[in-house]
Amino acid sequence: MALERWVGRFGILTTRYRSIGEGEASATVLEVFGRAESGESLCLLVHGLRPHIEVAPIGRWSSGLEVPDSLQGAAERLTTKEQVRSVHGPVLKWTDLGWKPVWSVEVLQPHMVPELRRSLSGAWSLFAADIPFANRLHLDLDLGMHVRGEAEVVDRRGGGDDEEAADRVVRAGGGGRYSVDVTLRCDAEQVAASDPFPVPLRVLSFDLETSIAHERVLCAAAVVEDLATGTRHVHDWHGDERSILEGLTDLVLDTDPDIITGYNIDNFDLPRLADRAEVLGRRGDASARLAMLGWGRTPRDANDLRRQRDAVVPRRSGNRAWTLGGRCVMDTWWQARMALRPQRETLSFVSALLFPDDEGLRKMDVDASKMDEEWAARPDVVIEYCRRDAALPLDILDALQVVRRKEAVAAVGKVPFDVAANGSTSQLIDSLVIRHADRSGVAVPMTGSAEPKEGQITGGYVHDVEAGLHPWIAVLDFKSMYPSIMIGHNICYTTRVDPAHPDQPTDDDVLHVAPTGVRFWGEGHRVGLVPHLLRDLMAQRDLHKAGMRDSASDDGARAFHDDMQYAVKILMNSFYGVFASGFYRFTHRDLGSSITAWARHNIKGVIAELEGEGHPVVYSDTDSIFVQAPLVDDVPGAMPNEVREAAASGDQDAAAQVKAWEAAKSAMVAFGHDLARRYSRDAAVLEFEKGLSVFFSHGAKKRYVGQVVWPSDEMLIRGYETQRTDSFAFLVETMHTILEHALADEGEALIAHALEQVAALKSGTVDANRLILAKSCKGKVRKDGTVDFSDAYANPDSMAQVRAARQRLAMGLPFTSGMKVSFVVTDAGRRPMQVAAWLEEQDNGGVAGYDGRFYAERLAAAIGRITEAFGWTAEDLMRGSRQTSLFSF
DNA sequence: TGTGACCCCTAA
DNA sequence: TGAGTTAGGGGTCACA
Repeated sequence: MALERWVGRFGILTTRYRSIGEGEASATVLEVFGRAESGESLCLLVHGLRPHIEVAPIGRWSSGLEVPDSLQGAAERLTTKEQVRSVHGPVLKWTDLGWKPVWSVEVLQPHMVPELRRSLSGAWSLFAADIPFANRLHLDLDLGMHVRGEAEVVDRRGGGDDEEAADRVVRAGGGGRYSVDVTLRCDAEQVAASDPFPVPLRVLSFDLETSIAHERVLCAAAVVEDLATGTRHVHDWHGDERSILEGLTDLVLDTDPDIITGYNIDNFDLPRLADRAEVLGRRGDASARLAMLGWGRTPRDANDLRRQRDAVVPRRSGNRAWTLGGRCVMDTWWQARMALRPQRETLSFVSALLFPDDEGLRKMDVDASKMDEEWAARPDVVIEYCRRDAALPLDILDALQVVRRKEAVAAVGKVPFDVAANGSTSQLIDSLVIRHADRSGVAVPMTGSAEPKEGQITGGYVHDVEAGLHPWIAVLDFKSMYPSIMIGHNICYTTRVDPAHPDQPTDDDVLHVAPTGVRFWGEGHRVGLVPHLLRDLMAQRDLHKAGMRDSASDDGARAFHDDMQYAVKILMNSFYGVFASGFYRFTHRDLGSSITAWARHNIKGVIAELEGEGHPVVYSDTDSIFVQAPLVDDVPGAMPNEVREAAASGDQDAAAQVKAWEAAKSAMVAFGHDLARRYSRDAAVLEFEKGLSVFFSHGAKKRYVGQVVWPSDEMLIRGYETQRTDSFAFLVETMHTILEHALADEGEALIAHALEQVAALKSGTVDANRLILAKSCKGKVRKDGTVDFSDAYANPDSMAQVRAARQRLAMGLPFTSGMKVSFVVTDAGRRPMQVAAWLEEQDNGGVAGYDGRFYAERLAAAIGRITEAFGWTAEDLMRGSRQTSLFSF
């Protein structure tokens, strides 16, 4: 039979490996799962990569490749170890203790590495010995998510005899037939990186309604969306529980989604399905389990069921993300939380936030806390509600453009989609740094090999802020401050001058000396891995920003470049954090502290110079400086609306005021540009970011508000309660109005509003739904559904959110660790204060009343900090009048 | 009434 | 595959 060839581009979702054969005849095959540009789902069996680790002599080394016979012999004898296939080398690689001879030790199978590591530790320095084998595909072939492949077709969906097809797949190194459109086989050299392209991904979102009394699944619904076309199909199931689960599984296999989502599926729906499948299936009955939960693209057999991750059934170890062979599990709750930081995190709240005009969202009035009664009384309504809740996550992902953004992160970080979606920051950094180290002769240290960081390093500098209103402020920012410092001073694990290293600088060598005294080699000696990568990322970002400008008329292209430049920015800013952490493989405690030391040095230098020139710096935080522009004729920054209106209707006096204001603004903008030009240095570019007509702070760091007048017109608020998700709506709205008055220098209106709002709370005339407080709550959910809060809290019951969470649990409502719990304070006179959990589905949150005095005091305290600048204290606001005393002035 | 421990959340 | 960082404000509780 002539072999059918397959050639095309595809996006990699996830990769795992399988071990085949025994001993010398063994091999490791990568199972790469993805979606082709043409629309087919695929599993590519990649041959030819072999697991290996690297070993080098222990301790300091300075004799290069001159290896004593005893060492060479020891390296050769490694082949006698049962896990080892062969030993190659040595080659010279850079390590923190000198350029060392490094042998590559090929291992029979990846799972043998931990054992080999244990038997070698003490005798050898180990490198690259903790890199998951599946990552090798991306590292060794320099792949990202988007690739091009040329392969041999092994199997097609629906094509031909089952047994013969299965046999072909096994001969190609697979484990059995894969649940994909096409199964392919190739050698590693036949896969290559491709430019990013939009992968036509398919997403399945599902939702369950479950009995509170019996934990049983009452009904389920799922919606499948094709992202390329936007078409959707809705399905639902009810009746026999086993057939509900089997129906869901059949749909997953039929529609073959790349991404599985839902709202809070990580902590609710998936654990529930796993529990029910266990209850319904007899122990050891693999076929029953597969029929109910076999959602993966992998072979459907008992071997696959035993896998701990990327299995044919959804699995998770510990509290980490769920994995599923060949697909990506992505919880919309988590994505919405990260992207939106909503005040409350329920599906209905997030939906209302994103789709305020959609009335249909609010009409459905199923009370989830009484699900059994609802199901008994009107199952059709419950099913409709379930269908809607299965569809909403797709709307949310779409509104937030989550999938396209993750795809951009995967492209920039050169990782599979699932790592971009669910992985950690250090995995993204690893992906770039390790592949560059491999190409630069740098040995890759193991995680945890660095000496632990003792205590915290010193961070950014925050300048004291002077309370009050300040007119005409230019805000200057160091551009990408930490990345610029890392590039400018060649800061890297591989460039730090260490007394223990055989390479020591001479008087002729150019060095970068940090304010702390730590020294880094100049670029002439060696360019660090990190500076090299960051420079490359900066260039990529410039390219995409240019691409955005050039594709102004093409929305799709513009969005692509925007997603890409944003992903680059996020990734660049992640470098500092990872390298300042105590555990990362390429770190040393001097790296992070040198970066921040240079940052403080730079910004304090600029502040001192500015003040020396007579320009007051009213505030500064880490990489920003707020400078007062020279005042022209004392023109106030606040421009009352009525003056602007009067000027527009011909008032001469008002027109003159507006003219003066515009002139002052122009002067401030010119001043900002001038400062940026004069204070920029090679490695520290100062940009004129914003111009403020007024800046106000009550005198606390990280809390301020400003009226931006250049380059746009907007109110800029930082830190204040308006920004906080643990505040209540009435306070947020009140403070916003008060800050507006403050910026307009409208003291009287400001005080009048403050008094009115405090009085409203005292009299209890404010709706309780504007007084909801929400705080996140941690707790370990036990197998039986009860929650242990004592792990997370020193004194759990002293925390209001824990008490509210306990109320929810008592009502049978779900709890997941880290979720925000909403409540209203009913009596703050008692200790601890009494709270009532806010129940979204019930009228008025199921709350009877609230403690008006408590809310009045809390509002007065918050806005009192601001009114104080206008002569009124929090106590005055509570009292409703100003206390005059001998000492008041 | 003041203080410190503990916690949440934000700025950067 | 355990894991980005520090600086800082402010709320609540418990206790002197």
